[in-house]
Amino acid sequence: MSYRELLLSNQLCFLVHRLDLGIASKYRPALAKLGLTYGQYLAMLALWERREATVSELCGALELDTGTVSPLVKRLEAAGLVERARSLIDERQVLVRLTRKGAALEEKARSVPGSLAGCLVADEADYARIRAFLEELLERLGPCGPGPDEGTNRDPARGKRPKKGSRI
Amino acid sequence: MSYRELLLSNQLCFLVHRLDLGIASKYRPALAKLGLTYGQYLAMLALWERREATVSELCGALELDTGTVSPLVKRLEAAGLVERARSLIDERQVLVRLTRKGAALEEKARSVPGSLAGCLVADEADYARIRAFLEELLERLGPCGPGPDEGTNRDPARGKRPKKGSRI
DNA sequence: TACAATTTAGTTGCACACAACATAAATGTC
DNA sequence: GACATTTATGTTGTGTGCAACTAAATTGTA
Repeated sequence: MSYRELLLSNQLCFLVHRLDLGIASKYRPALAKLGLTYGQYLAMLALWERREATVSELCGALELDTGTVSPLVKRLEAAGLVERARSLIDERQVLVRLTRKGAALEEKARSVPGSLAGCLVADEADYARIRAFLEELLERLGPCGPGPDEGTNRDPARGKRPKKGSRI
Repeated sequence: MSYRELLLSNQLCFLVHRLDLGIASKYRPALAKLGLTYGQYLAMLALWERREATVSELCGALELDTGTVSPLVKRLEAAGLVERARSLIDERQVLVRLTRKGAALEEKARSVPGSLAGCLVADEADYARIRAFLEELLERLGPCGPGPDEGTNRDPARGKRPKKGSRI
């Protein structure tokens, strides 16, 4: 039963964790040239596919919660890569749109995946094999998004949001 | 060349990232009962194998840098799970030792890996297959620890450490 | 023995990630 | 229409992780 023993090196979770951090670390130099962090890069990937998305669509695409995505989008906005604007249809929604600069960044980012693929993936068949493997593991893990958010509301005076019509 | 396209869902890095976060999220409820976070759990795994380690040994085992491990160990100390003491041989080193409470926690933690293995791993052969696969990916990625730390020293008055002989 | 270089550990600043909370807008129900 | 409920987004607090820096102790070297 080696896989139930408490040895760090036996833990698949630790291998995955190292892999995640290792990949991020490999990407970092290339992304730094684009002025992006790893998380911002993933968000931009989602946006380059869409040109526009609500915050919750981004949360869904990235499998992250609003507590992560909200400030992330704000930083992308501060970097001039996206604009935020309240939907006219539904004032609760905030539409995140690529700016010209954000859209233009896609071209410069095209070389990024290749740099990692070069050391991690031998060829297209190898890529397919690895991808299928990782997707199988994710499938087995099942739905595991951020926990529920019951919201009992106790401390009045937090999480304020501008009123209807006000600037974001 | 699908693996060089900029589609989020095509990125192996994103699959690994989701897997890492997903696993951490699966572990969280079980670890919360032990009063541990995911990172603290990994550190405790390393310590249960050793009973004692220097901070840099922990950094090596966890493949993290001192900026992560130092505060992590401090929180373990605050939780009463470890003690820190400067080595008498080499006063630069800080020895991290399990307290009785920290050592005792190992028993309660034995059921933790199984809870995840239950959904992720079918049997011992399956575990071996997944482990070999992940280790191959890590091998391909190559050494990728935290970047270098040249240390040019510009802003005097930071990162202070107690003098020789003083309490930690 | 002086003193430069290295090693060990720590801090600060920033970004990510989640739990737990908040408001505002939209929707459902009577 | 008044009301509770739900949905969408946001903030705060805490922990993780790295880059860049720091002090103190040790080691290397002239």
